[in-house]
Amino acid sequence: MKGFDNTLQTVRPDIRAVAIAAGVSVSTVSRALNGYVDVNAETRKRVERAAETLGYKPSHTASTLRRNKTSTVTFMVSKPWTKYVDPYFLGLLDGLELMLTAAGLDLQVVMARDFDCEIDVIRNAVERNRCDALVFARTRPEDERIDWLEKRGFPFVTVGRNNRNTHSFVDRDQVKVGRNAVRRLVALGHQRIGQLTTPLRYTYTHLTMQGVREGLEEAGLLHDPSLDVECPLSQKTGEEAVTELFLRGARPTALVCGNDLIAISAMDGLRRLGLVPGEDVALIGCDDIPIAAHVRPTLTTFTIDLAAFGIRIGRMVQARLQGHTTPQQEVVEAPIVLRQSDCPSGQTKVRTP
Amino acid sequence: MKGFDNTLQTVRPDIRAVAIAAGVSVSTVSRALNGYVDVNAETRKRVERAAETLGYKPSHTASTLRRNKTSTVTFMVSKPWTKYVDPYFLGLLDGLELMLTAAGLDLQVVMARDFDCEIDVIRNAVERNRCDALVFARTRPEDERIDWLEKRGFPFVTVGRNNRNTHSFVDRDQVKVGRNAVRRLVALGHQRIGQLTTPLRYTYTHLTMQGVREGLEEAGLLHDPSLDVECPLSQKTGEEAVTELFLRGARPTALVCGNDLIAISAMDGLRRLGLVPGEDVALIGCDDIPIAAHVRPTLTTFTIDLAAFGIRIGRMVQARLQGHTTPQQEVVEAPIVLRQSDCPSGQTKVRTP
DNA sequence: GTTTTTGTCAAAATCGTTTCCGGCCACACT
DNA sequence: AGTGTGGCCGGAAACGATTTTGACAAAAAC
Repeated sequence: MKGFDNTLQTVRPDIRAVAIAAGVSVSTVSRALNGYVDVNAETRKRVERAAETLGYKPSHTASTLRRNKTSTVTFMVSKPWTKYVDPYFLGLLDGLELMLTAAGLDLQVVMARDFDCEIDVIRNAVERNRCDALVFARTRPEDERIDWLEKRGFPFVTVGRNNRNTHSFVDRDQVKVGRNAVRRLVALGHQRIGQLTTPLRYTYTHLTMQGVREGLEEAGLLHDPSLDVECPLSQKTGEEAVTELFLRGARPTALVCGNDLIAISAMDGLRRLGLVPGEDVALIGCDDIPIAAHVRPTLTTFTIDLAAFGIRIGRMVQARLQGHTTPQQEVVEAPIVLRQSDCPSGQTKVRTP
Repeated sequence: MKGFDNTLQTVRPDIRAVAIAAGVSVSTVSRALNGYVDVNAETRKRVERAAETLGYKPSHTASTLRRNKTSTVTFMVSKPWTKYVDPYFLGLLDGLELMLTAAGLDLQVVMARDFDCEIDVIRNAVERNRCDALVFARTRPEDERIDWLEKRGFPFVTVGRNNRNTHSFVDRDQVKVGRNAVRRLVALGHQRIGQLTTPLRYTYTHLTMQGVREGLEEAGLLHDPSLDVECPLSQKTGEEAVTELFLRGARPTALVCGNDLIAISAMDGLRRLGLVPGEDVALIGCDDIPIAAHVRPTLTTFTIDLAAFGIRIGRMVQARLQGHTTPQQEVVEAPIVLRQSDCPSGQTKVRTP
């Protein structure tokens, strides 16, 4: 009874098994199945039938080893942030996956536990040959991930820029987001416009702030830095920021928020201070996450077609993998979606908190 | 000039390179680095130093091929849904990743574009040897994924049950969720309690409904199916459901919602009908997504420690990979979080919509 | 002094593909 | 008849690791 195999697990058929079944050599099977030309149409059909009936699927591992190509693209998400801003990533992955699978590439998502291990995750993926290209977001002005990958000549595409921009990226026009937010608020009569910004380590934060400054300048207003607060990417982020802002005496009538969650939690903060968001203080968010239309007041924000965004990324990745070395760069505009949270100025009834 | 390599790409060091640098054979390097005992302490140190200075990382592909173990666990998410219910998945992945990396396993996430390709994604992962174990959620009473994997004897863990439950799974106690929701509402004086359920194809939907029925029975109330509506997993889901419900004349004073997004969008629907959510109609959600505390009225819902959930899954996966074949099954309780959206009955001022 | 054991390592086989190289055959062209 | 020329296919060498086998000393046992 020894050696008796009681598992139901059937052995995965070899390329050798196919070769025997089709009565040809292993190399012919490989050529036939991979669409090479120098194989007789008749033979190819025989091989295909044999592979079909045996249920043969080539071992991805073996072919990766031999070809030195994994046919997979890795998307790195940075976990602690995604919990709150995830719809952004997921919409993007939607488009990216569509594009890549159409091109015969696998999309694989890996997570970086925290800030410091981002580079480790990337190094691991590259050095251990786990993918042919990388995609990641949340870029910083000085981004060691970009530096490292550029130095190694490894294909990658980012969502967002750094301060050099010698690589392929897709990004929103954050400057315009900032400028248009201010324009809208100025048109509504606001003069004291503050910012609840995303973390300053990210490039897009700076671009948005630059846009805000430009908008203010354009309107002949002075940028008052005491109206700005940097918000971490946590859940109570806007609430705490707005509390700090008002308790220290700064009294903006409008707030440009770095993302929707900041804006939404800022609403809570305002209410705690006895102010009515969307009446006493105008708010504009950014990203148009699904929930933005469902909070009260509904959130005025900047939207973007994330799936299309993902598809752009996919195209860039493909270009990279096909050997195109000149970096492609696209900056797409994010239109504003007007809802309730922005409101005319002048209604502000300042009460003591 | 031909053959000149102008890339900066440095060649990845071989195990052979390490062997030469350390002055030993390839096999010794392998044994030394993999912690085998029959290698001299002195030699091992020399090998480790050589590997270190060369920056040697064993090729994951090659070792996978030889060992026939990938050391990766695949989590399959079903994309069209995740866009709206994603915080649930991401919290879970957080814990799972923590567990697996601690055990030296890679976590990889793949997406299924739609319903039909879920099984294909799984077959692909398994048949092409891309992972050692699978994890997925959104199980159904008759789940062909589970059937297929069980038949093949491939290790997997699910989030949620099917109708057989002969495999390893982790799940919330959905029956208790339903029952406790009703208990709470009954305690608040409600008699006409309706349900906005998640799609009926999922097991957890049925379990929740069973709990609701049990709760009603317990309170001596009759279950009125005309107060129930099945909601798809889209963004306007609850809004449409509640509109349908009230327009066809059903007038529940309280709604048990299958998830938070259903509840939140149902609030919009109620408002459109001239009703005040949390005053005219009580609402209870499920999942406690981050935004639940930020909508108005804040949402009473059932919470769960997703990271802990993920860790449980990780442990089960590990057990599976270590050859334990008896299925492990855990059902964890989800405590209710009381906020504003549930309210006493009897305030209902029915207006014509 | 011979045999056995033990510790340490090298050689070679192996995993499942792909791809290079060369061979065979049929056919056409001198 | 001899020489190319394609078309088609098989053999064998990779790819980079792991694991088995066995060799060779030194130490221990008889």
